[in-house]
Amino acid sequence: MAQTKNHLKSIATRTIQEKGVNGLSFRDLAAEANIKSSSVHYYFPQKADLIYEVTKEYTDAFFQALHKIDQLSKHSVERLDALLDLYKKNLPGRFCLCGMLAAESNQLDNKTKDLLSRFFVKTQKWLREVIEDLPSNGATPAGLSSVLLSSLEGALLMDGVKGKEKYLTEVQKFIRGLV
Amino acid sequence: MAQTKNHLKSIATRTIQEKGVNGLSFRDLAAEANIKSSSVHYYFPQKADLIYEVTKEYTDAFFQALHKIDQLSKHSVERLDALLDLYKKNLPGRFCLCGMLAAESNQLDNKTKDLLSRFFVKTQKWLREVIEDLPSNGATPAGLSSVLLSSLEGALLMDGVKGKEKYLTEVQKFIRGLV
DNA sequence: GTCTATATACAGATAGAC
DNA sequence: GTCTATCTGTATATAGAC
Repeated sequence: MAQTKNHLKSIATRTIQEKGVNGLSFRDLAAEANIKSSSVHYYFPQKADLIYEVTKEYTDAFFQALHKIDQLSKHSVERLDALLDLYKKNLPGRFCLCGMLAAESNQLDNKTKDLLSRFFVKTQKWLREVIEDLPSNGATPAGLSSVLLSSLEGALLMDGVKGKEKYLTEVQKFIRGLV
Repeated sequence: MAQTKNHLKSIATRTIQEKGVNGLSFRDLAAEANIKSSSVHYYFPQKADLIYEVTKEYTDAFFQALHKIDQLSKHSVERLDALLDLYKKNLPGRFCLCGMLAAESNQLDNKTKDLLSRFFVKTQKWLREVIEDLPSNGATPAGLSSVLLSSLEGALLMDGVKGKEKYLTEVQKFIRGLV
């Protein structure tokens, strides 16, 4: 049933965000879903298949969320704030799925790495377009959006150690200061 | 001998940077050092001991490098450029050890997590002091240094996927634009 | 210090019954 | 679809000889 498969993807997503790809085992995943690990293989023959599908779903959902922000908020300031909220949803204790996978990208197949690259490229493009609506502040929109995306991923990464929102809050303050 | 122990730490550091804590095994580590895994346990009884010592050495060396920058360069611009070079030394294919450990921090013991926190705090403080020497540019030195540290870690993380210096280069351009 | 040998646990994956 | 049973490989870790 699609229900079981979705449940497995949901658990896997959270586990990877918390413990990484190597921290996710078919056995634990199955136990949490109250089935056996061999049944997990029925839905995802190889672990790489699971990783790919989880990444696909996560990035698709993220892009949809960006689209929804565009519809709900017309002002750049609100849009940036909404993006910050998206990132903050991960805390405490979780990292952006794509950030985690990027850290472990040496162990991913090319298909999944392509999804990762696309995630970063598309998110940066979205940021650039939002920034283009702001009054000019020295840096180019292309450059500033790259820096902001980097700082969002890095802040979430570092905040994970203590479970606080310390760095993410500073990034948010900085973004608000751009206006 | 201290020589063997140092060799093991050196291999372990690079392996963690490339593949993470879970990608490092005593067996592979031993093979690369041409000894047996039981001999690795002679130097590091538990894997957590190895992780801790590797982290201690890495952070100490990093702080020493910052100190050396202070001695060699007196101008903020040069100092920031030298820090960028430190970060770039990791590429291609490697991530900042502390960034990688931060991603996997759920699986670390408290002693090692403390080293991580200290690494980020000290590096941010160094950045803040450098920025305080710059002409004011809107953001506070405390806030801007947090954002810059975040962006450095995030840029290195994302650049690892493709093995390019794309995001790190944008961060560098942004930093140079601060002056 | 380094080895062989081994204990124990867990990983991903498959075969075949129901 | 889900199960039991099992294969094969690898992980951390230890005991004890040399």
